Amino acid sequence: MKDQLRAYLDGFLKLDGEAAKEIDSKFYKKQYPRSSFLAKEGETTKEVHFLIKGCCRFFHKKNNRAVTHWFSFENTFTTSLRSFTTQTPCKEYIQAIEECTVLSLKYHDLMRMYDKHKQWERLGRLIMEDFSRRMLDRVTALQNLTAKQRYIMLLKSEPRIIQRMPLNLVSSYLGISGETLSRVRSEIRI
Amino acid sequence: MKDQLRAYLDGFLKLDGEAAKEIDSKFYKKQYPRSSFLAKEGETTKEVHFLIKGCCRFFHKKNNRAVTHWFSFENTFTTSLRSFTTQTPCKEYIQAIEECTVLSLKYHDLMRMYDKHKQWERLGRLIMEDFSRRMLDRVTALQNLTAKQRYIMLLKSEPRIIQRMPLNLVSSYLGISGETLSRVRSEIRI
DNA sequence: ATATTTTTTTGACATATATCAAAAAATGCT
DNA sequence: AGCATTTTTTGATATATGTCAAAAAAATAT
Repeated sequence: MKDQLRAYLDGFLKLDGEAAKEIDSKFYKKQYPRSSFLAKEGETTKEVHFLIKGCCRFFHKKNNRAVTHWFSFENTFTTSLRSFTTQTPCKEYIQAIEECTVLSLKYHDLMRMYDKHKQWERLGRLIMEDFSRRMLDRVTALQNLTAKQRYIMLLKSEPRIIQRMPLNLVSSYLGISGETLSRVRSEIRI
Repeated sequence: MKDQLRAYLDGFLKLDGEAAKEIDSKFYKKQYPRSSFLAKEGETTKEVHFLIKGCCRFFHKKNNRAVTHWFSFENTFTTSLRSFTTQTPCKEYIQAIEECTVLSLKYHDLMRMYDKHKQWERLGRLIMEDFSRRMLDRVTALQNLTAKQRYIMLLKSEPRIIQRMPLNLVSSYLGISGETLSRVRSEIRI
């Protein structure tokens, strides 16, 4: 299980020596049942989770409706970025859509790892760079595509979302209504 | 001029010792006339610029039209993030809207600074974290707001954009047509 | 398996926004 | 300052998408 995390991190930077040992000593396994919450509005996020198995949706409340703004799947870090990095109360919810197995790391442990090991500091930077690049793509997609174009783009770039997430969450993520997405989808199937 | 950069970086982390000296030795002043390009599609971005004075628009071509997806102003780093961080050909254009004075830093110098100084590595991480948080906000704004709501939100969060950028660029950035933004604006002024 | 709940689909209609065109205003240039 | 160019505004119309409602299908729990 830790191997899965190691393989992911290796994609950014190969850790060695003491820095590599932190994986064994600081990450610990946790289980979240289906529909349970990894983060809730108002609570300050004290851990970052590496998703070993399962998937999550990120949403916030807007006029009493849930708006889905992100998904996470196996082999990604899952946390409320703002709450975790700034240690302030969370503005969003993270909910397990399938049962989740995660490797968790405490904020203070990560900060200590950043202090102790240059390699972790770099890993943090590289992962944030990667995240930023993907967010840029998402902004571009949301900005100037029609409902159908957004769906097709998502189908290509993130098929897992469409395969494993219910339609109403996908439509919210795309910023379109469930009815419209349903129609788009039937059009495309023909 | 370097003081302006120092003040900005201090907001993230106070550099000292050898790390602080890099500001003097590695950043150099450059001038971009109005309408000139800091980055062009196809070219690999070899520098990151800290904007001392002026402002820029980021855009990409889509069906032969320019779609504006970002703006930068004084006291921000300006570069094509993907091209610079991955050293691959740029997919976008960065254009000076007002004449720009920048402090530039070469990719290879930055990499050497990351290698030599833990402080710079951390600075890089913190700046990327900050960027990521702002991108998350932008995604949320694009996802579920009407034209008028987007404009009002931008007015609050980034008044400089509305004050210093022509309407047609702002509308493109908001993902709405120039005509619609013009109408929204006249509605709000009443 | 059956019942209950949730999600998806379909239809009718309302509305926001895009598009096209032309006039008006603003801006940049020499 | 005055001319040329670009940007913004305004109007008419088309279109995509949202909303509400109800039926159909699928998923979940007992």
